Formats: sequence, C-alpha cells, structure tokens
Amino acid sequence: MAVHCANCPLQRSDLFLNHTDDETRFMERFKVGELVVNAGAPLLMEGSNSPQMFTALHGMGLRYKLLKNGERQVLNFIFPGDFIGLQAAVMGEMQHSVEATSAMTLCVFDRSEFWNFFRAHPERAFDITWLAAIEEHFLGETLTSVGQRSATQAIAWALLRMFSRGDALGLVRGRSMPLPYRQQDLADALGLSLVHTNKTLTKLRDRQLVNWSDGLLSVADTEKLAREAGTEDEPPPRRPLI
Amino acid sequence: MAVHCANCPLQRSDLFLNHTDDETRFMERFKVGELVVNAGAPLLMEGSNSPQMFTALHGMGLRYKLLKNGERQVLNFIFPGDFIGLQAAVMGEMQHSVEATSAMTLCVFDRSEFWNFFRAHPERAFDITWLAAIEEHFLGETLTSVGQRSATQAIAWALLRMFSRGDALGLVRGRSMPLPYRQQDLADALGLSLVHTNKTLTKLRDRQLVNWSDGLLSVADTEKLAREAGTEDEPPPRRPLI
DNA sequence: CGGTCGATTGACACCTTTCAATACGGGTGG
DNA sequence: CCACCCGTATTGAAAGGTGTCAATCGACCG
Repeated sequence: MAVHCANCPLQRSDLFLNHTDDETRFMERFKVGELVVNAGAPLLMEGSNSPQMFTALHGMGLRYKLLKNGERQVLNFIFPGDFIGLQAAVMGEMQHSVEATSAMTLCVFDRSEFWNFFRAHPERAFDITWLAAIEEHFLGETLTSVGQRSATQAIAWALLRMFSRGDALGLVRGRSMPLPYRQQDLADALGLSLVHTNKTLTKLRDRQLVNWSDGLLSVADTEKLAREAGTEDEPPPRRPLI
Repeated sequence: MAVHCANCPLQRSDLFLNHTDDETRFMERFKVGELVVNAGAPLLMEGSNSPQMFTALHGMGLRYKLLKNGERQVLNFIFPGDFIGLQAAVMGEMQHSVEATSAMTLCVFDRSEFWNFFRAHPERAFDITWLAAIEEHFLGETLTSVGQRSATQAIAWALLRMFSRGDALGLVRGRSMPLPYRQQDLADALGLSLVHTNKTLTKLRDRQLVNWSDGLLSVADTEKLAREAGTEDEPPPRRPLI
C-alpha cells in the first residue's frame, strides 16, 4: 500500500532536489510507514515528545501556537513535501502544534533512527539543516509581512506565496488550486481579525486581484498581485526533500 | 590575542551545553580567527554569499530585512553565543542582514570547512541543526507576539525575553543589564511605530514595570512584567554553542 | 556654535478591532 | 422529509488602538 521512496511522487516535482539512488535506498529504510488522516486531525501537539517525524505527501495542514488567553498564531501552512517534527527531534519537544486541514497522507519516520541518520549520512543531515534554515527564512518573511504590511498587502502576499508554492508543486489547474483553509486560519496567520480579513478578501476579489472562495484559490495575474503585495513574484527556492 | 576555545568565556555560562575535550579541539581547528568591530558595523548583507560564519563572543547586534518601500523588519537581537551566517552556509546566500549595535568580538569560522564539519563530527552537525531549530522557535515566538499581542504586551514581552537571556549570560548586575539598541530597533522588531513605542515605554516605566533608558534595561520584578506580557518568566532553554 | 541623532510630546486621522446580526450549507434526530 | 443546530462566511456600525505629522529637547561632535 505504502509508496516506495523510489516512486515518491514528490520527486517528480521540480521544487525538490533529486535524491541519488543511494539516498533513496536509505530513505526507504528510514521510512517506517504511512499515516492517513482526515481533515481536522491533530498531528503533533505543543509540548509533546513525539516518537515520530513526518513528511507530508498529500493534503495540507498548519502549524500553530496557542497563547494563554486563547488566541492562536498560525506559524505557517503545510504543503506536500514539508518535513514535520524536527523540533521534537532536536530540542526534545515541539514548540508548536500541527494539524491537518484536509485529508492528508504522510510518510512516517522513526525518531530513534534520527541520530543514526546524522552519523551515517552527513549529506542528509546537511539537508535537514537546510530545511530548518528554510523554515527560518519563511518565518522571517511572515514576520516581515505581519509587522510591516497593511492588511491588504499582507493578505495579497500570503495568497500569492501559497499560489506560487502550489504552482511549483503542480497543484494549479488552469488558474486555480485547492486551498483547504478557513478565513480564520489566514486571519490567525497574519494577526488580523476574522471580520477584517473577510472584508479585505472581498475587496481583493472585487478588484479581480485574487479570488479565494469555496476552498479554491484563483489568481489571474500573479504580477499584478505581487505589485499589490509589495513584493516580487518569485518561484519558491528549490529545496531538499526528506 | 584570540581566545582559545579551551578558554572560551561563554563555556562558563550555564546557558550553553558543555563541549567535550574532543569537541573543543575540533572547534579550535574550525575557528580561523576573531573579528572586532565597532557599533554600527555591518556583518552580513542580505543576498550576500559570505565565506565566513561567526559566533558572537562579546557585544550585541541585530538581524533585519529591508522591504522595497524602505521599511525594516528586525528579526531578532543578537546576544553573545549566537551563531551567525548559517543561512548562507546551507542555502547559498543570506536572507537577511546582520549588523553590530555595540562594539562586538566574534569568532570567525571558515565556510569552506563547513561541509567537513558535517562529515567529520555528526554530533556537532546535530548541534547546528539544533541551533537552527532554536532560531525557528524564537522567530515563532516573535511572530506570535507581533501578531497577537497589544503594543504594551509585545514590548513587555520583548524586554522580558532579553532580560532573561541577559540574566542567563551573566550580564545582569543588580537588576540592570546593558541593552545597546535604539527605540527604533525595538519598534522595527515589533512592527510598531517609533512614536507609539516611545509612549508605551514611558507608560511601562511610569508603572515601574520595566525601565529601559540610557542603554540600560532594569527590571525589578520579572514576575510582574511577565504577567503584563501575558507569559511565564522562564529561563531560556540550554543550547549548544558552536 | 551649527548640525546631527535619538528621545520625547501633542494633536489628529484612520486602519483595525469588537460587537451584533444575518445568511448559507451540511449534518443529525425526530 | 423536515426542523434544528452548528460551523463558516458575510455585513453594518461604532469604539479604540496605533500611525502619521510636526515640533521640541538634550547630548554629542567637528
């Protein structure tokens, strides 16, 4: 049932660096199974010390933190190819929670093998560090958006970024891709209220810049959307896949 | 002139995990020199492909990104023990800039040895990944502050965090520590305007919660400040030192 | 002594939040 | 099959936190 790493569908995407045959064989050993969950399922909890790590194969999810007062900060949105659970593996426990927002399939890795990983395959250890650096980079971008951009710009930026990522993954059909999140998720990601997020989305839709409704994200002109967001429309950097 | 790793002053702080003798010897080889700079000196530039990496020994600095419109987002504040330049080492180029805000002394490492590092010392490679995960964790915390907290809470949180870090590093004398930043730096870190930051700082000072003036940060009661910030007053996690 | 930089203060505009109510679709139990 | 409930999306109005503009002040420096 489980996909063999040699047939990994993600490897066919240009977004990811290709594995050597040797790496593929090693990943195959490292992979202990697959996890299939429904929308809404929690994958990792803040403070937990999970014995497992994952790579998203299909579907989407999100990482978030909860504050004492009940507020939620969404750290980022999880797309296929994202590696989940690194924090617990190196720091001992997760600093944030992870949950699926659509049905998901994930490769499961055994954390007890993690150290072995570092010792036996320095190239792969390097790649894991690379991934950590990429996450840091994206968090920095998000922080910049939340801190310095207006609501309209921030939302335009966020939707454009997800669209670009979706495009690189081949999720875009025509000019649309599935985007299985609630408006509340986006609001919590950008530090905006749900009401204002809704009104801003409506405005962007009316201006024909971007249309996100019924779980479908459509962008007619990425250049124009990028101008609105105050950024360039750049494809996401190629990255390693674990 | 340069400090030998065996006598590294940071190793005496409880904040950092201790090196084994073997690790110390390896670090000594990895370290190619020391860099001394004045306040205001740029250390790394966004987009640059620096051949060097650093560990801050003395002094402080900050990481930041510039937007097209000239706005600046400060990503975090650099304290002694922080590792600088990982992004360029793994991703090819820096995604943010780094500059000193006080006189600084830094250990200099040669990037061409970086790969060697991963291959020869998996434990140290693991530590570098650990550091990357910690940065991600702190960025997540900052994002949560900027996104979900009021100006007063955010500033209280930021000052408390720096005070705790300073305390762990032994920088606190009595109830004060040096904090060589401008109000503009804090404003840019939290996505607030300079004016509002100033007024909020005054309010916190009047309420005797925290006093930051003349480059000196004083906190009488960390518990009370933590309550204001809406968090716990926790010491920073112990971390590896590169 | 003029010039620059950072800190400070006051007034005012406005973007965003909060409160409240309605609409719409899907699921469930009677 | 329909009434009811719940989660999500949508809309209007009002309050308020934060940004912008502008001016002053003190410290430092050539």
